[in-house]
Amino acid sequence: MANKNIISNANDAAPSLIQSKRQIERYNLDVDAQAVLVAARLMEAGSKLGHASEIHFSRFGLSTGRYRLLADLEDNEGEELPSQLAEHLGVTRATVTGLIDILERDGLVSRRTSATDGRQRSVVLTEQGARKLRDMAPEHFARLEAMVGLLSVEERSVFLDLLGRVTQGISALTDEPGKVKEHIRKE
Amino acid sequence: MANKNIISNANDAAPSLIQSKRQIERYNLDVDAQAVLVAARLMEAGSKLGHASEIHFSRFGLSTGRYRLLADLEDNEGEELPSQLAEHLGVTRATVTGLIDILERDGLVSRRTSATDGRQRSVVLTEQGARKLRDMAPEHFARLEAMVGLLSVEERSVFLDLLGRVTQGISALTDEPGKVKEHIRKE
DNA sequence: CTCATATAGTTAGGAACCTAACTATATTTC
DNA sequence: GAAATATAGTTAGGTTCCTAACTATATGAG
Repeated sequence: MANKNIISNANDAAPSLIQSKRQIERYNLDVDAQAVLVAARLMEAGSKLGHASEIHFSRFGLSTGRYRLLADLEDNEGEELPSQLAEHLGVTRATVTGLIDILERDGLVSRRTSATDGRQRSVVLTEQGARKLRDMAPEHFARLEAMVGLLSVEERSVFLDLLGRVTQGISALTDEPGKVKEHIRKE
Repeated sequence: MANKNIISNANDAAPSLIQSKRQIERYNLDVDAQAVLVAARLMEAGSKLGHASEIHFSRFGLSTGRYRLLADLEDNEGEELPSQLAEHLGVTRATVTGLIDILERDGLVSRRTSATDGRQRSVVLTEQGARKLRDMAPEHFARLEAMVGLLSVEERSVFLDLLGRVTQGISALTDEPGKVKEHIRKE
């Protein structure tokens, strides 16, 4: 039954302004539909980017988290404590343990127990780990650059500014109930 | 002491331009550091938003995916096929099966076998499901609006435009090797 | 000095989403 | 009309990251 939707976009069902408007009007709420649309689009972009990122790094036998761990190690003279890594990457220590397990199994990092504090086990970037980063750098950064290639230099600045403010606003989703209004901008 | 992890992630290690620059210079690559920064920040924002979103919806006993499924049902007269839901939500049919399982267990949707096609089992929003959406709407949309409250109306338009183009560019991460350059903007 | 407490890392188990394979039904082809 | 093929939904098992509880070591109070 030739069911081929002409607009059968492979996977993007981007939320539309109409959609947001309908959802709001259904309950007679006093909310700006465009604001809701921004939230919906950003959420969609984030999940899409997260997925694409995993595909990207899997080309090199890594995941997003494991790459970020290696890169952070490289930024810190090749040695860090798991707790430092957790803070830098914005994940829990438990997650870091798992990332290290696999990276160590693959020979990209190694664990070393501290002489001064028996609880600490610092993580060291191996020669093989450094080589992995070196080998993937050209393609990795070229792809990142291509990703924002549709924006001019000035537009990138603007985007960074706006994205930064929206990122601040994310806490409105997690704040305790009374606090939500504080995010509204005085106009 | 007191180990207040609650706000510990507020200790944002947002990627900096300096960091991007160093990473690029380490390998003498001809890449725009600002572009890399945009990519890194967007990735961070996406993951942060995803996490905040789960916290937000868990207040109502839902997950992000289950809410989106209910909302999509509501947008479609309260009845849809799992395969349609999968396409609208941008997830696989397998994921939709899992979402429905829980929503059905909680009485928010029900499954109904099709009379015309024995393979199809359409999903119906129950009265309880509709009530859930109605009850959460005011707080839900207020929080979404607050999230972008630091942007003026004009800024939101600009942000939507720029975000749209970056979102298009995401495919640069997943395209086959030769195709990356196509994303570069003619300047 | 000893005991209570804090900290570093790990383990155990859960949630969300994925891919691949499977079951059941429909459609096409000869 | 029967066999081959396609499609809808489900199941099985994997990945990433989470929270909570646990082990081992360090520190501080009496």
